[in-house]
Amino acid sequence: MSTQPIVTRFAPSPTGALHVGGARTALFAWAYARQHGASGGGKFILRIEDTDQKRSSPESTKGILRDMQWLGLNWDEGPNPAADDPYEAQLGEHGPYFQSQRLEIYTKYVDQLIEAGLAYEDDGAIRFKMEKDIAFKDEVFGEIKFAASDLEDFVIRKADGFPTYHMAVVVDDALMKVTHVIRDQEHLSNTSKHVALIDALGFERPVYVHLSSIMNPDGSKMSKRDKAKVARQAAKDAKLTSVGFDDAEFAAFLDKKNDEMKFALAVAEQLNLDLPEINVADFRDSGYIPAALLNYLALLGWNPGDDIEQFDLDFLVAKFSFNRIGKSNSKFDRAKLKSFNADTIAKLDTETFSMLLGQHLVAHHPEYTDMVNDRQRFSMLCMAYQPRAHTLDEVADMARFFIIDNSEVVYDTSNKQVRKNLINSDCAGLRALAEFAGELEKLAPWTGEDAHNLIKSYCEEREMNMGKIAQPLRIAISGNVVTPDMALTLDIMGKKDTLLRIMRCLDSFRSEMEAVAE
RNA sequence: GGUCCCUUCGUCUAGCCUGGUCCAGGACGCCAGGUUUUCAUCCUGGAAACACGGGUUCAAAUCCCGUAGGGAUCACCA
Repeated sequence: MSTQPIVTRFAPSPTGALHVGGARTALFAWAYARQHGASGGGKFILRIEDTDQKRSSPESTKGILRDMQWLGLNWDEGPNPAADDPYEAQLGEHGPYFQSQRLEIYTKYVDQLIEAGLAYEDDGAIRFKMEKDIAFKDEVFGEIKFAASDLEDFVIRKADGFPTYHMAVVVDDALMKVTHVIRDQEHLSNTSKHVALIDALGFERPVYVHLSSIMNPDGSKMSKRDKAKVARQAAKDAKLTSVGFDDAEFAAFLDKKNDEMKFALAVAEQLNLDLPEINVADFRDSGYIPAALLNYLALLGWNPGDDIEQFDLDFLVAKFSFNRIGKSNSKFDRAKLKSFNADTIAKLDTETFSMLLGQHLVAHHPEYTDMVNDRQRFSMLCMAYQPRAHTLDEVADMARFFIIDNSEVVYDTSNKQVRKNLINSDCAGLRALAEFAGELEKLAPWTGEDAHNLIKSYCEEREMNMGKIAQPLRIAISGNVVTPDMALTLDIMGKKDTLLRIMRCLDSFRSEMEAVAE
């Protein structure tokens, strides 16, 4: 048994946003390092693999750092996320942690291979000779073998002087003393190349742990293209031929000639369409809690071996093991994630929920800013929605009737519930509401609890079902039969607006009421 | 197509290594009932799977072989 400290790494390429598949890989690598904690020398490295000069961007790098931090997957070595320029400020003694800053290092090893006769020039690029059978062990997939006859020489340095992924990953993992390579299974076949390079360079082979892929419900690989796909279909269904700019390019988009995100977003905006969440940032914007996302992600391909499904990171760190990682691909089930998120939200302490919801609303639904700043009302709003929200964002929709102007409440007579509770049976609901409004008006001081009790006693006295008052009242206030708990609803609404909305509701059905009176 | 890998309820999975305790357990979703003045929550119950075909064995979800289906890779992308 080797006593060297456990070192894992997550090595994204900054060619786009961090997506959930990457997040899961990072989570497992992080968890394994943390399991071997500081006392055991466990370390988690974040390395940026920006050897693709064309597609890498600083924006992507920053996005990845931000998303990793949001998830709470902190790293011991890598770009310093607190610094203004993470390319300059880096943590750890094996840096730099951007491959684009390590060019001389790779050159040295490439030269070493050339001198040893193991690599050769080919049109300006350098290729490594694959001559031997390769066998290696993977902690998930077991013993993997490749015959030399099936292997081809491959490029280790591009004509532009940059190393290829294969060269850079091998050199960096060795120099950064990475002991466990945890990555997506798309690299399982590539590992033959890496093992050959490692042996040729005289490095020590790390432990390999390949993770199966995360797929869409239809079995296709989950990717950012899915957004374009959904937007394109919606645009076709709606016969949308322009989004107001770059018409020719948009036509190409519709024709599947490109997957430009700007068009996907524009279509979503115009058609009021929800694009599928793919990236970590998408889930954050949709109001998911990191703990819930991580918990769900951990369960995609790993499980603790008993029937426990909902757990926190401490539990994951304590229980995580490679031999409980599954081999088959798994489909991403948003319904289950949503359920986990709802449970996570419900279990948050009220201050945390209030803070998270407030931040989310202000950031994504600024029309809620006044509400959020009204501490008393907002704390009641939180009480009302914490037990019923599946996501933070959902609250913005459900609670909208609280913040709109009284004149904006719509009484839609085509809605069956509205007719049933207000108009049917000779406007029974409206008449009850009109009568009850007089009682409500007398209530002072106004509290939701008292107003609620008033409904109760009023109905009891008349031996009527509470719904006879409560439902028309809900509609008068919100335009809909669905609201949170009546007492809280009335508290948040306040006496003045409650009464104004009742009057407005009665007014808007005046002709119907008069028809009955005659 | 070559190579490598995978295959249990609709989905995520437990069980498989160390065959019998599995007419296959849990979770999400779904259906039904209950609680709730509404919706959501919550509670109770239900339908729902060992890809297929051969072996081995007294006995196979579990071991072996084949077939089918799926994924990855075969880039001077990672």
